[in-house]
Amino acid sequence: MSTPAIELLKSRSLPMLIEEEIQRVILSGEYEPGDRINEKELTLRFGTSRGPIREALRSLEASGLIEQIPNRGVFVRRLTGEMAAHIYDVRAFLFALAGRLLALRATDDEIATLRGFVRAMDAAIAADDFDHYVRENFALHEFIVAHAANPVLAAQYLSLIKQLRLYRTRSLMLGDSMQESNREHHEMVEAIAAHDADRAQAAHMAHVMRAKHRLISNTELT
Amino acid sequence: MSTPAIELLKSRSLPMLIEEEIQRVILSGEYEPGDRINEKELTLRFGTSRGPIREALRSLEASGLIEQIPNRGVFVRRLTGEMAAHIYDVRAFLFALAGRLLALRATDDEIATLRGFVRAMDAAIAADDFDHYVRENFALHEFIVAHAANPVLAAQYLSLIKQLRLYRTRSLMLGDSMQESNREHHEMVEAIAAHDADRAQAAHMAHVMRAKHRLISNTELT
DNA sequence: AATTGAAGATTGTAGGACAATTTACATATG
DNA sequence: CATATGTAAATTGTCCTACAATCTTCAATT
Repeated sequence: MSTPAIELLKSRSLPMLIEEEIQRVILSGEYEPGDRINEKELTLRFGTSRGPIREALRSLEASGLIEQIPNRGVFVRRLTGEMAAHIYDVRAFLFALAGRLLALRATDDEIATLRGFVRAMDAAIAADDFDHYVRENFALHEFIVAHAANPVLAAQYLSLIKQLRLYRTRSLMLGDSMQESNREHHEMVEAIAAHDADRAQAAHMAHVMRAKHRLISNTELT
Repeated sequence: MSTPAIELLKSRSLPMLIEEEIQRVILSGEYEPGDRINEKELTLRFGTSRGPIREALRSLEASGLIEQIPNRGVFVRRLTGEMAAHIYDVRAFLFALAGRLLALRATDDEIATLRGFVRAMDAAIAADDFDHYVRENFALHEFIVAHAANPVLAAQYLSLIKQLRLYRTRSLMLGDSMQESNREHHEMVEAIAAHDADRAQAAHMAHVMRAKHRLISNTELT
C-alpha cells in the first residue's frame, strides 16, 4: 500500500506491473549487471508481499534480463561480448525477415513514414544532434518490426533488444558511423518502397551485421 | 510430500521441476489447447503449495505455452493457423542462420553425423517407417541448431518448436513428402559439408518454408 | 426461454512461520 | 600478518492460513 502508481492501475495484475517496474529499473541502469536483487527490498519498495514479486522475477528470468541461482538469489544478467555477438547474429536474421515482410506489404503511408525517419536522421546528422539521431534510429527500427505484421517476430526481436541493453553500450556509435548507418537506412527504406523483398531482406541483414562489426571493433579497443 | 520424483531432485528448484512437468503434460496432450489449468488441482498433483506453482506458471507463460487471463486463470494456449504460419516464417530465418553458422564451423565428425541422419531417414523411407523418420528428422534439426554454437539462436528456435507442438499436427507429413523432405535434407547437409555458408543458409530456409507450405495446403483442406 | 441472483469455487494477495543455505564477520590459529 | 574456522545474521525457498475480489454455476423467477 505504498506506491500509488501501482495502486491505481489494478487493471493489470500486480506481478505484471512489478515486472515492468523492475525491468524499467534494470534498463535505466539503477540496477547494474551483476547486482543482486533482494526480495525483501522489493517488498518494501512496492509495498507488496513476496508472492507477486517472486512471480515477476520468474517472468523476468524467462525474458533474459535476470538470472536465478538457486539459494543465492536473482542477479541482473551480465552479458559477455560473445553473447552480445550471438544476439546480433540472431537479430540480423530476424530484422532481415522484418524487412522482407514489410517490403511485401508496405502501404504508401508506411513508406512515407519510413522516409520521414531517414530524413529526420539526415537532419540530426547535419545538426550533429546525436541524441536525436539515436531516438529516430530506434523509432525506425521499431516501426519496421511492428509493421512487419508478425507478432512472433516482433516479440523475439524486442526481447533481443532488451537484452542488448544490458551490454555496456558506451561509444557504440561514433560520429561518422551515423552517416554510414543512415546510408544503410536509406537503402533499406528504398528497397521496401520498391517492394523488392530480396533487396530489403539483404539490406536489413547487412545493416545489423555492420552494426555488430562496429560494436566489436570498438570493444576490442577497450 | 507426495510425488517422489520431485522429492528426489531437490538440486533444481521446485518451480523449475514443476514447470518441466507441466510442460511435459501439455506437450503430451494430456492438457489440450484451451483447457483451463487449475492451481489447486496442481497443488494436489504435485503435493506443493500454490506459491511454486504460480511461479512455474509465470515462467510457462513467458515461454508461450500458456496464457493468463486476469482473475480467470491460466489456459493452455490455443494456436491459430495464422500464428503457426508466423512461427514458421521466424523459424525459417532462425534455421537459416543455424545452417549458415554450422556450414562455417562444422567438423568432419559433425558432417559424418549429419550424413548419418540423412541415411537413416532414407532407410526409414524405404521401410515405410513413418515414426522412425519423424524421430530422425527431429534429431537432425535439433543437432543442427545445437551445433550452430549460438545459444541465443538455440533458445529461440526451441521455444518456437515447443509452441508449434500446440498446433494440431495431424496429417502434417504424408507419404511422398518424406521423400521430398529428405531430398531437402540432403541438400542442406551437403551444403554444410562443402562449408558453403550461403548455399546452406538458402537450403535451410527453403526447407522450413516448404514445410510451412505443406502444412498450409494440408490444413486448408480440412 | 431468458434473466436474475445467490452460493460456491477460484484467483490474487497478504503475512507469518520456519528449515536450509548462504553471507558476513569476528575470533582463533599457524 | 594471513589464513582458516566458527558463529550469528540475513536470505531464500517453501508452506500454511486467511480473505477480498471476481468469476462460474445453477436454480429460481419473470
